[in-house]
Formats: sequence, structure tokens, C-alpha cells
Amino acid sequence: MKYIDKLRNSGLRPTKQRLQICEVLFNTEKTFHFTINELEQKIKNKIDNKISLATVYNTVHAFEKKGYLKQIPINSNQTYFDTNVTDHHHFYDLKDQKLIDLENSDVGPINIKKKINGKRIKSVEVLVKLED
Amino acid sequence: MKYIDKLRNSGLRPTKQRLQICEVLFNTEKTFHFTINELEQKIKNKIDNKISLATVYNTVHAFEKKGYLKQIPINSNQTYFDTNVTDHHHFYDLKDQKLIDLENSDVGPINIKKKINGKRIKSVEVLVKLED
DNA sequence: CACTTATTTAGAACCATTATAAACTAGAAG
DNA sequence: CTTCTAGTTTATAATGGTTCTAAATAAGTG
Repeated sequence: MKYIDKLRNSGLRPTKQRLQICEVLFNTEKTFHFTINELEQKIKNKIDNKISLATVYNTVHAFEKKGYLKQIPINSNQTYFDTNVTDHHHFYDLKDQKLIDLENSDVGPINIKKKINGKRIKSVEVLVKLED
Repeated sequence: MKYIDKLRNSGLRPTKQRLQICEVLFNTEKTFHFTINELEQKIKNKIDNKISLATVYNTVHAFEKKGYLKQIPINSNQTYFDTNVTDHHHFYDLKDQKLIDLENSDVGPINIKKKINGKRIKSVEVLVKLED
């Protein structure tokens, strides 16, 4: 199975639940954004057995820690995740509350001139808010 | 009083509570970032009477709507606000969980090349995550 | 002063997320 | 295959930031 090695290689046991969540998250043409609630719905629609909400949270956090998912920095009552873990940015449509991908090439190079002593830049994320 | 007109001009009644919160938020040398909890503490330290937590929430939201405060898009269990409402960006120190201002000149121009039909860009915010 | 509308307030309600602790399972070793 | 151990799943409770509610209070207007 294609996700067993992926999980093993990162020190996560390939359990039935994790493999099923992998199918939902990564076995798709396009990457996508989701909240935990939305993911739970997708899982329900795709599989027969039930996966506990706690497991969904655990798994998403484990995957995020391993770099298979990214949290999207946005103020919302729910946390948004992204299956696109490449460097890229987002539009946020304030009216429709929808996220839209912005490729790096859509934004151009960002040059952070300020340095903080003893700290390295881990990521640079741009959020472009849209209104009508 | 210097904040009475500010409030009246934006259609907010200059109540005792709002004026006191104005003192804490705006009567400072430097702008700053805060959570509601941190603001509540600051208020307690600065004034004699008590301001209800609900009023702090109400006031912060009212001020944000009027453009006197900005929400900082960051994933945290608490919402961060900024008394600096000029266009600027942030470092976020993941270890210390601290926000640091990044002036526009520290980042350089950001040119969003992609357009979304019928939508205007309201703001462009950069979050630079820092690690050790 | 009288009246209307906005604001404040304490407390309850809400709800996403995290903690708990018991049951279960994967992988390893014998 | 069996046993053992650490990792994982699970239902449920707990947590905690934020919002709601409805009654009391205060501001502005005539």
C-alpha cells in the first residue's frame, strides 16, 4: 500500500484509521483546504467504519508535525489546514469565507530584510484578504 | 478629552468604559499586540473600577470594526489584536510565542499578480514564522 | 425632566479543542 | 504462534476562549 511506507518512514504506525485518513487527504488530484469538521464529514462519506473525533485530531496533528499538512494562519473560530505543503500563499474571501490558493509565482519574491538574533525564518506566508 | 471626539465621530457613545479602554490602548508611546486576556489585565492594573469581560470584548470588536484595531491573522487559541493599524507585517517566534512588528520597508513591495473576478484586495499581510 | 436607544453587566451557553483513562493493536522478541 | 510492550484508538469529560441573554444602567435628544 502506498501510504504504509510513508507512515513507517516517519515513525508513525500504519494503523487502519491513519491509512483511511491518508486516502481522504492525499489520494486526490488536487490539494485542498479543510477544517477538522469538514474532514470528519469527508471521512464519513468515504468509509464504512467510524473514526473517533479524537483520532481525527490526533492524526491531523501528527501529520502536521511530520510536514504532511500545514496549518493556515487565519483568524477563524475553526483551524484551517492545507494538504498543499509547498511554499505558497492564500487569498481569503471575507464575504464567502473561502480560501483560494496563490502560487508563489502569483506573488513574486518576498525579501525579508530584518533579522532577529539567533532565529531562522521557518516560513513566509502571505494572506490577502478580499472584499467585494 | 481627546478620545471623546474620536468615539463620537465614529458613532460610538463615549462611555466611561470605552474612554478607559482607549487610555490603555492608545495613550502609549508605542503600539502593541495583545490578547483579550492581556488587555483585561492591563485594564485591571490601570483603573480602579471593574470593566466586565463582555464589555472588553464588545469594545475591542467595536474598535476593530471602526478601524482602530487590527486582528492579527495567526493560529493560536487566543485572538491577537494590534494597536498598530498601519499596513505592516509580523514575525511570529514559534518558541516564545511572541509577535514582532515588521515594517513595510523591512519586507519590500508585494505584488499580487492574480486577480479574482469582482473582488478587491482589502489587505496583504505577511506572517514570517521564526524558529531557533 | 421624560423618553428612547445604546451600552454595560453577570452569568449562562456555546463549541472547538484537549485531556483522560481504559480498551485495543502493531510490531518485536522469544 | 505466543507473549510482551509501547503506541494508538476511543468515548467521554473537561477546558477555555468567545458569544449570547436579558435585565439594569447610562447617554443623548427634545
